[in-house]
Amino acid sequence: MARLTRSFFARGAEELAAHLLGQRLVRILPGGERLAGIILETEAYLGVKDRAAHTFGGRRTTRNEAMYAAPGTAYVYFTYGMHYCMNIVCGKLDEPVAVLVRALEPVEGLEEMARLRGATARKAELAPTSLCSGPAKLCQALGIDKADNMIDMVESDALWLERGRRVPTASILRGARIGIRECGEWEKAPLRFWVKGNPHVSR
DNA sequence: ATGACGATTTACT
DNA sequence: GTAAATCGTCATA
Repeated sequence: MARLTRSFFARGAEELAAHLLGQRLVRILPGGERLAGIILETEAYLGVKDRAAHTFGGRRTTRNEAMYAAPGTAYVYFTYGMHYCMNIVCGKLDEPVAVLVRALEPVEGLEEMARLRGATARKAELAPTSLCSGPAKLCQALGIDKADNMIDMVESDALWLERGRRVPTASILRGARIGIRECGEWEKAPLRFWVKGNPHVSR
């Protein structure tokens, strides 16, 4: 394994969002089982200036505190009363920028992922392409919740990244972020990145 | 103390 | 396509 170190995360959100594609997200469950998926879709959140970001205007609250932590920190938040989403903090310490992980191609522990997904989404189709094709889906499939907020993915033995496949620049597409509303120009900014033609991408 | 709402997912018309 | 599910967080009072 070639685990990604602090320096990998210490850069701007747009750049990290692109470079995260193809990397392997590894999760060790409390019981010890190893799950993993290849990152295929991300979104960059540009912090203070980005109207769509939780830290727009320098907002700093209990919820978004992780975004001010060291690059490589996990920012996991709860939304819609039932879902968790995971971000990887980047930039510099105290610079509240991060990248939302939106989709994975599951590659290790698929059965366990299906079990974790099925626990609440009983009727959902649990085909591989439905396991991690969305920010809340992948958190559920990997058993990620508020207990994982603020984890340092550079040092943690429960959640980290390993160097994965190389994704050719020509296979990376970008477009407007999903689920952003009433954010003016930021609504259209092409800050969503995904691997062209991959069936595991959301929507 | 209260109310509005969300970086979503799923089911249903 | 539209709507429901469901509750912690945040802004306002």
